[in-house]
Amino acid sequence: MSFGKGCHLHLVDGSAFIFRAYHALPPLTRKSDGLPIGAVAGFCNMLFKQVEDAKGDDAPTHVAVIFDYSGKSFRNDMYPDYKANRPPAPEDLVPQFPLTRDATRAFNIACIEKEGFEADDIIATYARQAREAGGRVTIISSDKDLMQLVGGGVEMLDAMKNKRIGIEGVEEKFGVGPERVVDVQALAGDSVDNVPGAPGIGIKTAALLINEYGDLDTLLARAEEIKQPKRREVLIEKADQIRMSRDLVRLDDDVPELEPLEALELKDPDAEVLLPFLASMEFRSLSKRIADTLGVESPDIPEPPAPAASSEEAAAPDLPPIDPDKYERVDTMAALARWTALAAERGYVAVDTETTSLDEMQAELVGISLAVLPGEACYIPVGHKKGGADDLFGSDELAEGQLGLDEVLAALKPVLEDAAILKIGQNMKYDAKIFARHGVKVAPIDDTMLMSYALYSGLHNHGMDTLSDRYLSHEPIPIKSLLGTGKSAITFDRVPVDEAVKYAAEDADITLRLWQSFKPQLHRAQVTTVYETLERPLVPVLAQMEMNGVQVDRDTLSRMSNAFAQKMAGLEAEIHDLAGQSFNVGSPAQLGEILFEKLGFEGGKKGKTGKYSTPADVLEDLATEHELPGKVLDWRQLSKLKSTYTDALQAHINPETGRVHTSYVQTGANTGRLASTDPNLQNIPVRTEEGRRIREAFVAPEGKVLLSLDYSQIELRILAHVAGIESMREAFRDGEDIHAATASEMFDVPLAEMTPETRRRAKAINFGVIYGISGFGLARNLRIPRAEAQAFIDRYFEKYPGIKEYMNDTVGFAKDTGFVQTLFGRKIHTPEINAKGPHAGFARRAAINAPIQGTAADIIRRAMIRMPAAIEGLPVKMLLQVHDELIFEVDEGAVEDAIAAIRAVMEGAADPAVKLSVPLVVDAGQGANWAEAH
DNA sequence: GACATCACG
DNA sequence: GACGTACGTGATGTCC
Repeated sequence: MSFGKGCHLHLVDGSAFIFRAYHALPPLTRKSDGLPIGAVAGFCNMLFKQVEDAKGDDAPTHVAVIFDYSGKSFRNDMYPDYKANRPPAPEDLVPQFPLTRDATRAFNIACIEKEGFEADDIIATYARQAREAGGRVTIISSDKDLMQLVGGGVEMLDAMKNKRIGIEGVEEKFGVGPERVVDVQALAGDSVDNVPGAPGIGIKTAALLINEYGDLDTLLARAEEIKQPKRREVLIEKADQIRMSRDLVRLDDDVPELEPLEALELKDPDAEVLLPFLASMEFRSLSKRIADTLGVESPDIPEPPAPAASSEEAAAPDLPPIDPDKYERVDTMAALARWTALAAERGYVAVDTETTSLDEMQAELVGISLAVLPGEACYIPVGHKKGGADDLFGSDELAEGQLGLDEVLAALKPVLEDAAILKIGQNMKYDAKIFARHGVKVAPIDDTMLMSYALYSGLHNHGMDTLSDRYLSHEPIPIKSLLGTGKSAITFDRVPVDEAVKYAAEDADITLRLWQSFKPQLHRAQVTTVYETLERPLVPVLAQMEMNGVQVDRDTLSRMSNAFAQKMAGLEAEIHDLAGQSFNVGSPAQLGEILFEKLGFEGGKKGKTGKYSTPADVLEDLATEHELPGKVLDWRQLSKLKSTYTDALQAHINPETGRVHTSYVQTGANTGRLASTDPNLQNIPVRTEEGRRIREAFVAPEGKVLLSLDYSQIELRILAHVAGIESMREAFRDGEDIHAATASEMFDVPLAEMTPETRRRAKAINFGVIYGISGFGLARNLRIPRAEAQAFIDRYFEKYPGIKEYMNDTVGFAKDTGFVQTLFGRKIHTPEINAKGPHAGFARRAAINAPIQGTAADIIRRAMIRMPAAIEGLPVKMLLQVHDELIFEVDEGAVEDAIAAIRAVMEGAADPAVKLSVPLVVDAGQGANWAEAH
C-alpha cells in the first residue's frame, strides 16, 4: 500500500523509550546467564502497549521506531562540542541497545537508523514526506527538539502522560509557533546538548524577542535597536554563535536514502518470529500475554537449573492470567468453609475488605475477599443493599444471596487470628481496623504496600494500581467504574454483587501475586530487616493510635472560629478601603493586580500562570511602605487558622467517640517519615501566639493529662554522628546549646559573649546544611547578601570538613547506586540524581537530606514499636506522632512513671542496632492541653 | 484539577 | 557565567 491521503504514520522515538524503560525498572537480568535485560523488557512492554493502545479509530497505518546511530553526527562537524556534556550510557544498558533493535524487528515494526544522523533528523524527514503525501503523522516523544515539526497534520504524543501536543502545546512551551521554535532555541541554547545560544537569554526572553522582531534574522539585523544594553551587545557580538546554534538545533528533514514510506506499513507481528525472540530473552509473563493476544499457544520457556535469579520477569512462574470472570461468589457456609480450609492448608491467604467509606472509623463492612493462589479468589458479600445506582433512594434492605455478617465473621475469625496463617493485604492497617471494630484481631500480617515501600521508596508510589501496572503489567478494574465520581458517586454497598465479586476478588488476587513477587525481592535488595523491624511491626501500633484518637474540645474551636470571623470581616473592610475598591482578599491574582498595577508597587513577579505572585515574604517587604500588605498578611493568617483548623477540625470529631482520629500514611514520605491525613495532625500551629492557641482545644479528659515528649535536635545529632564532626559531638555530649556552640566555633566568639543575632545565623546554617545548603538559599533565609551567605558556608565547611566530605560521599553513592541509605538500612531511591538540568540540584539536595531525615524517622519508629510493651500495665495511651514528638494521654497519678518509661524507650531507640556517638535527649512536657504539654 | 499559599518538623 | 536553589509533608481557596 502506498502512502497517501488517509494514511497515518506513527514515529516512535526509540532512544527515549529505551531510557525510560531503563530507569523505570529494577536492574533485571536474564536468569540463565545474567545478561542485563531490564531495559529490553520495559522496551518490549512499552512497544506492545503502544501497538495495543493505537488500535481503534485513530489507528496508524504505518509505524516506525527510529533510533540514534551510535557515534558522531554531522552536527559534530559543525561544532565539535555538540552533546559533549552527555555522560556515557550506564554500563549495564550498553549491551541492551542492539537487543532493542532486535525486539523492534521481532514485533515486525520497521526499525530505522542511519549513520551520521540523529533519530530526530530521520523523524523530521519522514514527517515531511508523509505531510507532502497528504497523510497524518504522530510523533511518539516528548522531546522538545521535535516540536519544530508540529503542524500541518503532524502532532506529538507524550506517551508517558498520554497527552497530545499540537501547535498550541508548542506555543505553550516555547511562546512561539512551531516554525519559530528553532529561532527561540538558537537564542536560548541548551545546556543538555551543549548548544551555546546567546548567553544570558532563556526561552522566555528569546520568545519575547522573536515575537517582537518576527524572526531571528530580522532580530539579528536590527539588534542595534534593542534598548537593554546587555541583550543588545550579546546579540551583536554573538551573532555568529547564535546562527551556528540555529544550524545545530534545526532538524535536517532531508536525510538521504531512507527506506520509503511504503516500507513502514504496519503489519501484524509474526508469532513464529516474535515468540521465539521473547523466549530467548526469557520473558515468561510477557510471552504469555502476547501469545494470548495473538491467539496462539505460549512457548514453553525452560527454567534454568540454577535457582539464583534477580529477574522477577524471568523468575515469575507461569501464572494463570488475571481473569475477573473466574472468581467465586461465596454465598453458602459450606463454600466459606472450603475457603477457610484452603487458607489453613496453605498457611497464608490474601485478604481485602470492601466498605462504605474510606474512613475506617465510620466505614461499614460490605464484603470480604480472599485469595489463596494466583487466580483462585473469592468474594463474600455481606452488606450489599437492594437496588442499584438507578434506584434514586436505594433500599436499606439487604440484597439476596448473601451470608450474614455475624456468621461470616465467626467463621473467619479463627483464620484471621490464627498465628499459623499469614494474612496478606495491601494497606492492611485499613482492613485490620475494620476487623478490629468487629472484635477480630488480625495477626500475623504481611503488607504488599509496605514491601513495595521498603523496596522501591523514591521510585514510585505504592498504591495497588501502580504496583499492579508495574509488576504484574495488569490494570485492575477501576473503582470509579463501579462507584462513579463526584456528586453522583455511590457507596460500595450499592454496587451489584456480581460486579463487586469481580472487583473485590481481583484485588485479593493481585495482592497475592504482588506478595509472591515481592517476597524474594526483599532479601535480594537487602531490605528484609527494614521491612521486618521498621515497617511490619508498626502497623498494629499505628492502628491502635488512630483508634485511640485525641479529644478535641468543640466549644473552644467554635468560639475561636467566631472570633476569627469577626476579625477577618474588620480587616477585609480596612483592606478594601486601602485598596479603594472591593475585591476578594483570598485571591492572590486579584491582590496582585491591586498591589502591582493599581498601587504601583515594584518587584511584582509573575508565576507560571502569568499571574502576580504574592507570598508572605513579598508582602512583608511591602508592608514597610504601605498599610495594606500587612493587613492582608493578618487576614491570611486568620483565614488559614479558621478554615484549616478551627472549622475543619470540628468536622473531624467522630460522632461516636467524640474524638478526632487521624490516619497515618506509613508510605507517605520517601524518607521514612509518616504522613498524617484526614485530618493532618502533624501541622497544628505552634509558631505564632495566635496559632498556638488552637492547641488549647486538644485536651485530656477529666482525670487525665496530656504528655508530649520530643527528641531534642535529633537531625543535627545524626549529622554530627554520620559526618564524624568531633567538636559538634562533644558539644552534644556536654549538653551545650548547639547553635551557640556552632556560632562560637565559626565566628571565634566566646560562648559568654554570644549575641542572639550571631546565634541565629549559626542556627540557620546548621539547618541549611541538613537541607543541602546553597549560598542563595541561606541568603534568602537570613536576608543578607549572597556573597556574605556564601562566606558563612565556606567558613562552616572549613571548620567542619567532615560535613563537606559526607555530602560528597552521599551524592557519589547515590550517583553510583541510585539510592541512599539510613543508618538502619532503609533505602531511598534517587532516580533523578544523574539527570541534567534543574532536576539535578533538587535530587542532589534531597539525597543529602534523606539519610539524616530518614535515620531520625527510623529512630522514632523503633521507639513507637517498642512503646506498647514498655507502657504495658501503665494507664497510658499513645495518641499522636509529629516526626520527632510523641503525644500521650495518661492518668494524673501516673505521670512520672509514664514519662520515665517513655523517655527510656525513646532515648534508647537506636540501640542495639546502631551505636550513636552522640546521646539522644528527650524533653518532656505535660498539661491539661497540648499547648501546655508542648 | 492545577496552582498558590501556608501550617508543621 | 547563568541557571534556579534549602529538605520532607497535607489542606485550603481560587480559578479554569
